[in-house]
Amino acid sequence: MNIRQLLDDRITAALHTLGAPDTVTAIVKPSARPEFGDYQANGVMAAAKQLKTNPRELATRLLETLDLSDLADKLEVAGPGFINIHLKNTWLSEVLGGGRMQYAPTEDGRGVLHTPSSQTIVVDYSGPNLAKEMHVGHLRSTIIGDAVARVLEFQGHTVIRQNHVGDWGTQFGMLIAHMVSIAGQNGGVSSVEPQLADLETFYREAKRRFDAEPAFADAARNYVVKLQAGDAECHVLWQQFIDISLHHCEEVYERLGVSLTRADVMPESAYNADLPNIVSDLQEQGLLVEDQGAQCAFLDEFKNKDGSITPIIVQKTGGGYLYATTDLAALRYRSGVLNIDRALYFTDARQALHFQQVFLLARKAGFVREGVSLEHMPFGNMLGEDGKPFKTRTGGTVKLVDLLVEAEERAFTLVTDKNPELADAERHEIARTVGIGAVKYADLSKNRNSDYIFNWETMLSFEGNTAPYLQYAYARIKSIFRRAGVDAEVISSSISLHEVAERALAMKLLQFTEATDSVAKEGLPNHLCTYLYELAGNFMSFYEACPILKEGVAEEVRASRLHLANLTAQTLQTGLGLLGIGVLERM
RNA sequence: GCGCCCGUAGCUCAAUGGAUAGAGCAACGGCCUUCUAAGCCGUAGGUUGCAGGUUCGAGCCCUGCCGGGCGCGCCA
Repeated sequence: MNIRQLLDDRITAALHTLGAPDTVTAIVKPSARPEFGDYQANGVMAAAKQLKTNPRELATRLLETLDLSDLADKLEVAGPGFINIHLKNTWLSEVLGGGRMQYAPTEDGRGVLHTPSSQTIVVDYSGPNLAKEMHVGHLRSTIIGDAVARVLEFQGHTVIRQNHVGDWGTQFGMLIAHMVSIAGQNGGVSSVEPQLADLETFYREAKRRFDAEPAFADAARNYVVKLQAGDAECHVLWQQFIDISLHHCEEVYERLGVSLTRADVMPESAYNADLPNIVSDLQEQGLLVEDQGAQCAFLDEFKNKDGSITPIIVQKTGGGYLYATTDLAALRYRSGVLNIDRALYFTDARQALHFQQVFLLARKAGFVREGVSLEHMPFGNMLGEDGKPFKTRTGGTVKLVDLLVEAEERAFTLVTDKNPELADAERHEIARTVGIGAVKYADLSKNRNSDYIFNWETMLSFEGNTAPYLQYAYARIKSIFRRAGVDAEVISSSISLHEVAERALAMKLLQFTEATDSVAKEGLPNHLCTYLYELAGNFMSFYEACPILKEGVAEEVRASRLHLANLTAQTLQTGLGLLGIGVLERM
């Protein structure tokens, strides 16, 4: 259940019985201030405008029509025509305590909704270039896309992860040439493998030789041609390189706690065979013209003020294909074969124009069924503390694995400082969960559209809106249950809400699916982060104000508060799980 | 030149066309013989870049400026 949706549906229906047009809705939102109740309906003013009537009068009439007595104990007209809704404590307790929560926690912490939705949705994310090792530039796509994929799955959608890795292109000729050269020197292909352990260095060395040695450059170009012509020997080398590079990626995913597997990999090269068909199909439909030797689509929608049109090039002079061609093939595959309702692309904002072009061209060409929603979910850059792109001190790219190692090391230092009595192994375990969680949460908690400044101190400070704060709230609850000697799984007592802090916590608990709905719709995981931070904050206040195990607490009150605490732990675990972040029994 | 994104407290960031723009950090002041003080409670901090407009109502929508970032025919 989504309370906001429930109220919106019922009040909207009431507005319509009063003659409001179909376009008018109740516009129910959580109240801006406590004195305005739990929720407020803002739609009456707009409805009154349409009906050419007085808003306060319409609001009053609405309250006469509307019966929310099962869940609200007070409805009032306020200001120019707001309706403030005060929900009943008894109803809140009943829904929370009676096992009518909106979702059920699962063992892996991912949870599942009781009333699942059922779209088929492609989530395209991560997509590293396999020629090199993953670097910090891949972090945002990987973790934001993963969080959204998990949320959609939680809602009951069929999610098809697509890791559109870059495994094709001219740079592989260079890499193969370098492999062959090393194998020739040391005897055998197997001798290359150790050097591929550090892909970054391998790539740099190949590039250096490509630029410095004309013979090497010729060999590299020759290998590109052979590879694209389907030469078997060349293909084996390429496959070997790809396997090792993918293995590197999987190590990073594992370390990051990202749900991508080998089965989700749908590389660029998978569309190779279809690329000529894409071009010929576009040609048949008259969508292409040859311009300076290249096959281009000029769509009026991309006409500039000066009358020129930014073209979409689908085939280079000389016959080569580009990423627009591959993306068109991918769109056709996703629509036609995967039969999707929706596709979400998590790539950086610089590709906005590219996706606008490709989406529109795919629709015009009929590559995508009508009704399929294509959504580019852009994100900004990760910046260093100087506000410039995140780099090493010497100006190089930061390997993603190095960043994660540093996060764990920093977290280990903090944990050791705080809890030196814990065993070394447990401190390492905590450091992993806290360190990785901190990095992911720092990113996920920001609105993805803008650039953000990466800062170790802020994300690991354990204060404010950070992963450690949420993990700490969870650990505190687990500590209560250990101390109480109560099995959290068997709690089922009724909930009573007397204290302000109890009620605020209960209300927040009931709003979980409002947050996940928003993430699913907008692809903005920071909405879930904000929710969890507020939930943890409500719990911390409750924890201070409402003793649970202390002397003098009545048995029913204790049971009720334990129940609230347990629901909070479940919600934190599920919510963090949806963000791909773990929880700890102790920290 | 054209196009897209961003300008919110000293700093880092929120805010679905709704009422008095919110957090955290930093600053200042309280709270541990009592369930983990990695916490809680409070004070202070704003002409939402500027100027118009639409609207009953604008940080949000429209127009024009200013500032920053990024794109714009054969990389992805």
